Amino acid sequence: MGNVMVAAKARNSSRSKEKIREENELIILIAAEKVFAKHGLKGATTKQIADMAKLPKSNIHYYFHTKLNLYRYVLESILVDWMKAADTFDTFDEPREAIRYYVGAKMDLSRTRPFGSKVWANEIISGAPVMEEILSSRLKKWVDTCVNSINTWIELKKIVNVGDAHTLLYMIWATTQHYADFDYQVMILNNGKKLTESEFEEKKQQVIDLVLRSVGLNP
Amino acid sequence: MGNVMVAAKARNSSRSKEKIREENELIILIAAEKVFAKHGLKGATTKQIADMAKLPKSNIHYYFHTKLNLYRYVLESILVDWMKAADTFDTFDEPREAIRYYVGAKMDLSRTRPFGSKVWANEIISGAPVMEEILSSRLKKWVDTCVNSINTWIELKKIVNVGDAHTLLYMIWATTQHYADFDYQVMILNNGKKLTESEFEEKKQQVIDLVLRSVGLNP
DNA sequence: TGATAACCTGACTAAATGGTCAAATGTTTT
DNA sequence: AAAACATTTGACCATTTAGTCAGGTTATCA
Repeated sequence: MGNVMVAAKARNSSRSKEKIREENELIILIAAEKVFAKHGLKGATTKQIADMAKLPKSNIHYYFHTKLNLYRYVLESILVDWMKAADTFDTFDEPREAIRYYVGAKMDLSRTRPFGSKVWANEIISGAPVMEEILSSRLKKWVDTCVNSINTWIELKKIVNVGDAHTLLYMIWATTQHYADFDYQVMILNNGKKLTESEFEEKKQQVIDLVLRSVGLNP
Repeated sequence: MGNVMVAAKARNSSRSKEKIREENELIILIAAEKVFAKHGLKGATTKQIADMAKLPKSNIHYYFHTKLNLYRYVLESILVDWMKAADTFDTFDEPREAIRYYVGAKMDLSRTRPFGSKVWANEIISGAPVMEEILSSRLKKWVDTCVNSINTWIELKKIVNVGDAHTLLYMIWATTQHYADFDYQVMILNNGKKLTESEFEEKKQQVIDLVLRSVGLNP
């Protein structure tokens, strides 16, 4: 299905046809992300996605054929964003800056793309039946290099010995994603009001400070 | 439905009838917890629950009438366990002990009742349509007293000023529940092997230490 | 302009699903 | 023992759902 878009790069590109597909796929993808976030793969219906996208149901099937296929596209699309934030982790020498940047970036993603985080949460909670492959290849690889960075910092006494580096990583993931996945609970416990932009920035800083102190760094 | 069990406390209680109901309800509850954990309220089917419980589907409806009703029972049953761990938070004067105990208890629950944690995660991710009430009353109340404890510790300079006490609480919840909700991911990143009992104890201690340091306490 | 190919969608279908029910079986009480 | 009540379950039903398809519209390009 991806090669269709590539092939569409005709020369005398008269926009319309190409653009129609591009736009509709995006509209459907955005709608699907919301519905999958709320109901998971099994619970979501193509009708709900169609309604959310304000398109007839057949249109969804026309562009993505099956629900499972659409689901995969949604997950992949989110992963792209996640990886962008992740890839900078080992570009910093100092743990303080690396953590500050990475935690900050993950918090930002929780704010700007909460539905994506939820879709992945659902997928993993239900045993990653669809994305098993990706977890044990792409993610595993990234985590391994990340663990190496952390272990190096520990050896160089730049941070406290946290034992297993995974534990630290999980704390960062879990805490930052909590603000996306459990945003409804966060709202309720914030007296029923959504966090404002500036409140969120405040929490972001607090999370960064908590993480820094947890590895023995003074913020 | 609850009053049925109460009413069943006849005198010459000839066990069987009473026991049958007790046992079957438990069997169904356990099966339902697993299926709801994996697929959420909408995604789970009564057939799946019946198969998991090794009972005919009609039997599930006989005891719990509707799927939604069964779902509520499952959520409530989990909440009982959660609250037990939670209620001791303000019985400790020293933050070090309180945190050690609470984080430890939550980690234990993630190990012993991972499905329960997942069901709640699903419920909240999907906007808590069923348990809204409980969140904004029972949970809110507990959180408020908990926040007070933390704020007192801050005033007494027993811990570092973390800003908003909620942020600390979320970090504890998110990190401990990560080991239940994302157990599948944890397994994959542990080279495909489930954490052993002793490995888990190790992680538990690491999480406790991370949290303690994050509020400026030396473990 | 006309042929071709992509887009669009209402109407349809086969399968799955939550829930009902009546009849059968088992237990308790009088 | 037999009336009264609880449990069990296969058969059934109305509704929902993913996916199909035929026939229509619109864009592209020679």
